[in-house]
Amino acid sequence: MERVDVLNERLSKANLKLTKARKAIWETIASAAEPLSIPQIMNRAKKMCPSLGLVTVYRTLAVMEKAGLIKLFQTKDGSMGYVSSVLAAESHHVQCIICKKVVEFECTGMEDTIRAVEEKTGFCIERHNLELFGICPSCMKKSLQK
Amino acid sequence: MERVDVLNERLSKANLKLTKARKAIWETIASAAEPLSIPQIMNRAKKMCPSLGLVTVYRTLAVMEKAGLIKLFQTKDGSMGYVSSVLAAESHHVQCIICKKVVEFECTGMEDTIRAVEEKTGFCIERHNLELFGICPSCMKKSLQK
DNA sequence: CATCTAATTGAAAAAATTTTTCATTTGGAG
DNA sequence: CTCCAAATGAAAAATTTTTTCAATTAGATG
Repeated sequence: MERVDVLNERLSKANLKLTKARKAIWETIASAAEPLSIPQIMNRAKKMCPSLGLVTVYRTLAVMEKAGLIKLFQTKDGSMGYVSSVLAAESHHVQCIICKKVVEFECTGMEDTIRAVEEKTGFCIERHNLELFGICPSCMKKSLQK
Repeated sequence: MERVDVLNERLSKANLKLTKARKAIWETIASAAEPLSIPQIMNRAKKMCPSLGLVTVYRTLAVMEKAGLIKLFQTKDGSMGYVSSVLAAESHHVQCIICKKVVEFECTGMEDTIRAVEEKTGFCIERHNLELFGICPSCMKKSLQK
């Protein structure tokens, strides 16, 4: 299924129209590797839809967020941006609570935890984010030296 | 260790002063059960420090975020708020990607995953957040009916 | 405990962001 | 093709955040 079909499916369910502005904004967010800020979305989407106004960006983001198409996400530098929730990759990282460094890791062994939650809650789970917090090796070393 | 000592320790390391405003804001955030918005922080902290200005709230939040004392966090309704990162409770929830309902669950069986990450990254992990996304039982039922 | 200094503060102003209003345009059902 | 509700852009309004600056304060030093 094409990206634009995902958009169309969700919009039409809610009696919403598939417009040029919405297509441009959706393509912008869905094709980005990182969460995008509102000005970034505006700039990139305007290339596909030159008449696009900032007001429409705000309104479209609200619509898409409600429709579950996008999601507000914290980037590694602490600021917020939008990502596609349909195509969003899973996120697994560990962050140092002292120096704030972020390290990604490959996440294994979650199957049992997830299955247990599915049984307990009745949800059918599609994806997960796991954020770990701790102290990185170099901060650990420094704190021992004091 | 008292809450205010945690604050003092981190501030003094960075040559920052322990002021009435900072104490009030810290107590406000550290004693809250939920992430607090900036207006909420302002209102609550003002009770402990009546002269507090909104500008100081902004500046103090920036200082505390940099110092690793607090963290921007997404609340269940999607808005953002600040939580104490030192005392923050772990968060485990599953959210329906359709109706947005959030259900907390008791998280078990993470020990192996965490130990594996500690070995791979060298971090000493203190706590974790696990967010699961899927479809809740009632949305599942509805989608089958169509 | 009095003095000193850099850090911090609050108020006002400025800047930036977000929302509202409204007349016009557009998607898509019939 | 026609029609109408939904969507749009521009301008204005409202709200949020940042900057500036003079006054105050924490806490180090003597």
